[in-house]
Amino acid sequence: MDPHLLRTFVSVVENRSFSAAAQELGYTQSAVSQHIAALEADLGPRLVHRRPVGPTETGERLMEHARPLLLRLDAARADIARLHATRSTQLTVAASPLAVTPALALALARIRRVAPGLAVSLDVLGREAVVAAVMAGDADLALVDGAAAPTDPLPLSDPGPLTTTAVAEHPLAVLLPADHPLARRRTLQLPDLTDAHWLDAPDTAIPLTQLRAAAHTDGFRPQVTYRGTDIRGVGTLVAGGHGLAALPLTTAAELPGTAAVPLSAPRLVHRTEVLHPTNPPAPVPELVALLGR
Amino acid sequence: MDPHLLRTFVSVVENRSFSAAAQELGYTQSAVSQHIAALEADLGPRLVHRRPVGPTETGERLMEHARPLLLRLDAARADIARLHATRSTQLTVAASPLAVTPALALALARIRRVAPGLAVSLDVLGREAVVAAVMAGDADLALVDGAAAPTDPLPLSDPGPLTTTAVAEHPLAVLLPADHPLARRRTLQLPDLTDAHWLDAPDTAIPLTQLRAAAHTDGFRPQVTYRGTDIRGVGTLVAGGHGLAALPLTTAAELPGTAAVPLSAPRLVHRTEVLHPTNPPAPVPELVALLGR
DNA sequence: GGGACTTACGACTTGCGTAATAATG
DNA sequence: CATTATTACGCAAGTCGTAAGTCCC
Repeated sequence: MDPHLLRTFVSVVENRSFSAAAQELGYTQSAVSQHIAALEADLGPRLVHRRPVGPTETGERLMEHARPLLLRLDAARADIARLHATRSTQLTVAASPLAVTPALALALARIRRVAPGLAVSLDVLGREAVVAAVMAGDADLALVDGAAAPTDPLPLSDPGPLTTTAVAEHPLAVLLPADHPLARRRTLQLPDLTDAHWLDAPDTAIPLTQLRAAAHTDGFRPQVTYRGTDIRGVGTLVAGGHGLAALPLTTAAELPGTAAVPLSAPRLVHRTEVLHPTNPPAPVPELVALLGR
Repeated sequence: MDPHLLRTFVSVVENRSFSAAAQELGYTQSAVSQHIAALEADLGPRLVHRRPVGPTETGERLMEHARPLLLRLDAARADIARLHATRSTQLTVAASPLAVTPALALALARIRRVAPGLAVSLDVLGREAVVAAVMAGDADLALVDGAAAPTDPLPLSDPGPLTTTAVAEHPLAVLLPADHPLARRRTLQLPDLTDAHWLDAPDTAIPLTQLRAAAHTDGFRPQVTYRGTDIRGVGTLVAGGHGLAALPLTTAAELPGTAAVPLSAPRLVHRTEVLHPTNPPAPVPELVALLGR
C-alpha cells in the first residue's frame, strides 16, 4: 500500500479513467495500469471495474481510507516543513463562504496594520477543502462554519492534528422563497420541516448532513444539489422555489427574493471555528486572538 | 515519506537504537541507517540524534504524525481484508481493564450459547492499544472506558474510522488510602483535589489527562506513574500512600486497604464505549446489542 | 476500426546486504 | 577496544516507458 499507488488509485476513481489519471499525475497509461494491478495484487479483491472505469464495492471502501490517509501524509510533511521553515511574509487564510464576515475583515485589517509587509490572501473554499488546505499546509489558518448545538464543536469529518477554537455563534435561520406559505412565521421548528423540499448546498449553506445529525433524523432529503461556494446563487435557487436552505440569520436576511425565518428548535446555532496547525507561523496566534473577541 | 521508512523511524526512536530497530524489523543495521538517512534527506532537518540515539525536536513531532498514520494504514488494510474474508469462527474482544465487567461476561456468555462453535478470546490492554487493536483488525470489537461528562463521548486520541456506541455510565469515585484524612467524607469535589498527590495509571485507572480535560485545569500532576493493566496493583500503591486515583465507584469499593469516595462535582461519569469497524464480522453486531442493555 | 486498458520487455533506479570504515564512550 | 553508526559497492528487485497486444464499443 505505497502512498503512490493509493494516490494513483484515487485519481483513477475520481477521473473514471486510467489515461486521465495518468495525465493528471504525469505517468503513462501503462504505469497507472501497473499501479492498479499492484494494489489489487496486494489487497486481493478487484478495486476498480474497467470499461466503464469505476470503483468496485471494495474500491469505494478503500477510497474512504485513502483520502484521509493521503491528506494526513501531506499534513505530516507540511508540519515538518513548517517547523524549520524561515518565517514567511505571506499569510494565507482559507475560509468557508459563511465564515467570511465583517469580523474577519476587521481582524485582517488589524493584523495588516500591525504587520505592514504582510501579504494576505483569503481563499474561499468548500468545507472539506478548507480543512484539507490547512492540513496540507496550503493555508496557515482556516475558518469553518456549520450548525451545531450551542457549545458543541462542529462535526468535522477528520479534524486531524489541528487545533480548533470557536470564534462565533449566531442564530440560524431557514431561507425560503418570499412567497412561501411559511415565510410569514415568526419562527420555525426544524422537526416540522423534515419532509419539506430542501436544497443541498454542502459547500455554501449548512450541509443537510449537519441538520440530520442535529435533528437526529433521516429526513432533509434534497431535491436539488448546489455545488459551488457562492451564496447569492443559493439565494436565487431558493427564491426560485427549488428548496429550502439553512443559513445564519444575518446572512439569510440579505438575500433578495427570499424570506429568512429564525429557527427556534432544536437549540441550534451557526458556529464558526478557527482551525490551525499546532505550530502555526508567526501572525496566526495574534489573528486567532483578534478573531476570538 | 514511504511508510516503510516511517515504520523504521518509529522503531528506531522507540528502541533508542539503530541495531535494535534492525533486529525488530528484520533488516540489517545498514538498511536502517539508510532508511533514516533517506527520511532526513527527504524532509530536510535531522530527525534523530546519534549516540545516544533519540529523536530530535523535529523527530518528536514526526512521531506524533507517524504513529497514527501507520495505524490508519493498517486499519485500511484490515478493513479491506475483512470485506472479502471468509467468516471466521474466532471472536477477539479487546478491552481496557475497567471495561471488563459482569455485564461483559454476561453478554459473552449469551453469545457463546447462541454460537457454540465460536472461540472467544478477550485481550485486556491499555486504552491506546485497545483502539489500535480494533483499527488494525487484531480485535473484532473493543471496549474502552474513561471519564467524561454525562452523555459526552470519551476523548479518544484518534477514533479513526470506527463506530462507537456507549454501553454504560456509572458513578466515579476517588480512591484514597483507608487512613487518609478525606477518606471519611461522603463525597469529594474534583476541584478541591487538583493539588493533591495523584497516581497516574493511564492504562488502568482514569488517566489524569481525562481529569484535567474534565476539570479544565492544569493540575493533577502525578508523583508516581503506574504502567500496567492490573487494578489490584493500583489499589496497593494507593493504599501505600503513593497518590490518589480515580475509578468507577463499584470497582474502587472492592480494593482492600483503600477507601472509595464518590465524586460529586464536576458532573463526571465513568463511561464505557464499544468500538468496532464499520463492517464488523458476523457476531459483533449481536454482541453490541447484548452489551447495549 | 479505434479508443482504452493490459501485457511484454528493456533501460534505469532503488533498496538491501556484505563488508570495510569511522566514531564514540 | 568493543559497540554502534556510516559508507562503499555489488547484486537483485522493482519501476517506468515504449511498443505490441487485447478487448469492447
